[in-house]
Amino acid sequence: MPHMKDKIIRVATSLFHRKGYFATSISEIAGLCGIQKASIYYHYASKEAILYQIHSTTMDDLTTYLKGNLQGVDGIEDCMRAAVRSHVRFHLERQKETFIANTELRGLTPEHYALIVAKRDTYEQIIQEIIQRGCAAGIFVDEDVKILSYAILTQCNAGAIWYKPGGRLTVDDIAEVYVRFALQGLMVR
Amino acid sequence: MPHMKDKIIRVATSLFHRKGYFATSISEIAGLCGIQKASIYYHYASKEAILYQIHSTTMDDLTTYLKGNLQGVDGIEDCMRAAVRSHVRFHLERQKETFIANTELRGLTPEHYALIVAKRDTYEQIIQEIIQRGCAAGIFVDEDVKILSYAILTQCNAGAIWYKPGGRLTVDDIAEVYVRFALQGLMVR
DNA sequence: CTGTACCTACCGTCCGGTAGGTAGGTATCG
DNA sequence: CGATACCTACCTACCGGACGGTAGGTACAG
Repeated sequence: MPHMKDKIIRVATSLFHRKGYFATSISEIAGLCGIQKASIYYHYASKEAILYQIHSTTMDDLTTYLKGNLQGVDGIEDCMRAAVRSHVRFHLERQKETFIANTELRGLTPEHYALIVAKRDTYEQIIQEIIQRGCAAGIFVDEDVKILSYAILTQCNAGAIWYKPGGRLTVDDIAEVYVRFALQGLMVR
Repeated sequence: MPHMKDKIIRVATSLFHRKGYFATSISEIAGLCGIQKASIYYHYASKEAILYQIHSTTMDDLTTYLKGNLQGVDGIEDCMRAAVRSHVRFHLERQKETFIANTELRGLTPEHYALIVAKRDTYEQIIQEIIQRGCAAGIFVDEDVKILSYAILTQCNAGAIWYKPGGRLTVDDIAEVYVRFALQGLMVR
């Protein structure tokens, strides 16, 4: 809610995305916020606290978004479609945050790292449970569930790397390509 | 060939993989090599030169490996299988280097960056040409070739993140899972 | 008169990189 | 053969600068 606290996150997100966490300095963030370096420490206890905040809210939002998109969806196949669609859309719409969430884990303290990994596990378990049910029901291929889930999630993450807003394809176009490709790979013939 | 020059690369690869390029210091590399910081500069002109060397040889080896694995393979489907298998195996066997190659582009100078991106494009074009031929022949699904290629390559890269040598599955096991999954997603029914 | 949101000025540390030196091996040449 | 020159592979000592972070102060709002 406070204006500057949000602005710091937005600016830091942009810089961490473009240059990386360790290559970004506090004074650089402050400069783009129009304040002095020391003023950052009024809002956040440390540089790592900013990174953790980005990780934490991104993972929470990602999981909330998935749960919302699965609400009221019936059938294993449709659940899987909804899950992939949700995953891709979120990654394209929140490109910078998800990129940071995927690449800047090493900047976290061990305690924060553990918390974020726990959040990620929660998310992955929702996906893996759907795949598991599909495999058990015999409609999905009989492969290692973890490998399948990582393969699907990661291929969608790729979108967040090359996607340029306002390009040739819309978010929905891309999401549907990934939904078709993932489901085609998953369903038994 | 010289002993220490190689050792620096090996140590740097390990550190860049574990901590990231910017979070790794020259003195840390030197310490693990058993020499003084200044001696690093006898072998390499700068920290970035070490990173570039890792990127460069990794990309060259990756492309050479792919070309070797495609040698004498006939048929679009078999080419694609061989390509995916090659890609996965290389990424699992050279886990650290490929991880760096995928995540530490930002540490390169603009000139070196351009050279590495060019190498990567060359590699991707080989894969994309196979997919293109498959699509044209009507045996692969009619989707955007670039998206398909990125999806397949990226999902395989994922292996390099979670794979632990000596674990439950061998490199070949994993490679075959990815080959089946990718081909299943690619082939029309 | 208290809390908020900032400021200036500064701290110690570590960084990438450089200067200059040296031990020991090897090649060149009278 | 010995003397000289040079090269390789390292060393110690240092530099300027940037970093994350802190101390202490201030303008202003309620």
